[in-house]
Amino acid sequence: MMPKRPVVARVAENAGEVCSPITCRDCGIYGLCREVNGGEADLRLLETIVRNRKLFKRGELLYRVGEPVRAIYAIRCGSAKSYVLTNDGRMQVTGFHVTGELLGLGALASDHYTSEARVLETTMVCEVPLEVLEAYSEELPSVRYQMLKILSQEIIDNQDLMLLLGKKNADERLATFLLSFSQRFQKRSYSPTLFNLSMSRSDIGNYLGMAEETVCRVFTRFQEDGLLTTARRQVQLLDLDRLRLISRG
Amino acid sequence: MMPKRPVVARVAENAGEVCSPITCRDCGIYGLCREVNGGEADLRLLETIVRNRKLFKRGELLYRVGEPVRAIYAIRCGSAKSYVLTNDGRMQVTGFHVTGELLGLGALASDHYTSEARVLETTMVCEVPLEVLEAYSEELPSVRYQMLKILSQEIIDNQDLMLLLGKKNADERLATFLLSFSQRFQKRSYSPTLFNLSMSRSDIGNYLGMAEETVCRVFTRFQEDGLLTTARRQVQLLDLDRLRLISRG
DNA sequence: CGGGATCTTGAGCAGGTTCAAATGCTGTGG
DNA sequence: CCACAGCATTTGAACCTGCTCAAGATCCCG
Repeated sequence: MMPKRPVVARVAENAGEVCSPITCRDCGIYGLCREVNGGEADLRLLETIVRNRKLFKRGELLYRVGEPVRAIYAIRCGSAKSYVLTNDGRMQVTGFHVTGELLGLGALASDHYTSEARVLETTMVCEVPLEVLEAYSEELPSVRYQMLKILSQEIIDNQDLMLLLGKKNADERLATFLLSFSQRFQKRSYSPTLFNLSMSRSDIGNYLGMAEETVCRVFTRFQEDGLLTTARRQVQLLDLDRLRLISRG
Repeated sequence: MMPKRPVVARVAENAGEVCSPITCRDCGIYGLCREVNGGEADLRLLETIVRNRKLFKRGELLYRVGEPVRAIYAIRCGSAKSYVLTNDGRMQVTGFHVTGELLGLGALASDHYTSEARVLETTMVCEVPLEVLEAYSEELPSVRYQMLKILSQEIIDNQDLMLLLGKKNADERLATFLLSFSQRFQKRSYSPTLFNLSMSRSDIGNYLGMAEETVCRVFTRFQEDGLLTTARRQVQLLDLDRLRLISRG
């Protein structure tokens, strides 16, 4: 057994307890509003959107299966999971969403949600009503293009997850998972090696298609091998290269 | 052991050896061209598309990873599989596509393909160049809407597959797989209970995240239980209700 | 400070994989 | 038209990864 590690010290809060007022720069909506050629965002759209904020408490639903699709959501700060259900109640988590990411776009062209989204902690979201989005997309080709782009990206992400679920073993799965968060935090200018996972081991296991206990065991083994340290949901990655090697693309 | 069953007699060829000339009605492109309110298809678009036909022989690639995205494809007759790859060469089949279905739309907004598509038998496809699609989508809101709809549907299908890969056991997987084909053939007016699977056991196993041998064993067991009969790639479903029960949504 | 939730660890089990080999199609060339 | 090569499918048997069940440790929140 390894000796107990000291609890990781104060951490740059990647989720942030307080939402900064209107810096929408790091919000997924910004990308949606941006001109294709890297120009400025459409400010009217940004304004409309930023006004429409809502606060959700841990465990609350953004939307549920069967509900009519009324809006898409951008996470200003906090996090959420989305998932689908079998008709006998089993759940498959299909994605986690952190500060700055969009969700609900997959259902865009459906009348009713086929998946659900639930907030993992106290979370501030911008809600963009479908009418608003449609109006702007009608008017602005760049918004249309961004929407396609985002849907396309969601399909690519899903393909990666299918590859993971169908072909990877437990070690590869967890390594892939950790590196994905590392990259996403880095993209938003948070630390790529020291972060807070807001979801439970059980949610991680569900997402990765393995039992909660297996997630724990792999975490422990990774820790013994010097790949990372954990303290509850706090993770510090120590050897990104070796993790990449393990994850096998 | 069960006694050997007589080979399933002549079967309504669901793939069809000969492509009928220009009945584009049952082609995925038709849906793309159709007005939202159930009106008529845009005939200019249909014409443009139908002219652009290509024949592929078993095993040939429609597109490969890394290649620039130039077109989307509609299968006029035949079938294809699409799949993604790990960087160490493992493959995950992400979908099968039969007569009348579209493929390549997931990559729409990417510069380069992140997946590959390979034809499973001699297959006739209509190739729709991106410029054409873009031009029409620019002009016709209904085409835009249909494109979103199709992408959306792909995301929903992928979610179903993730649920299957993450949470279902071997029996549930194969039952789900068979029912999916049953429905898709029915939608195209082929028999929902007697059809030809154009892919190998190995491809099925890959798609469902299980070994080729396990696919065989489950087929055998289903046959012993009177759920279906098989003769090579010919399948006859005998008890749809029980299959549905097994598949567990 | 107490109780419920979450996380961790252990032990035994099982579904599905792997390896190996037999059987049976299919289509190709003589 | 037949034989043969090569591939796909099927079946058997041993094995192994990850699961289940159970219990203890730790944390967090009121």
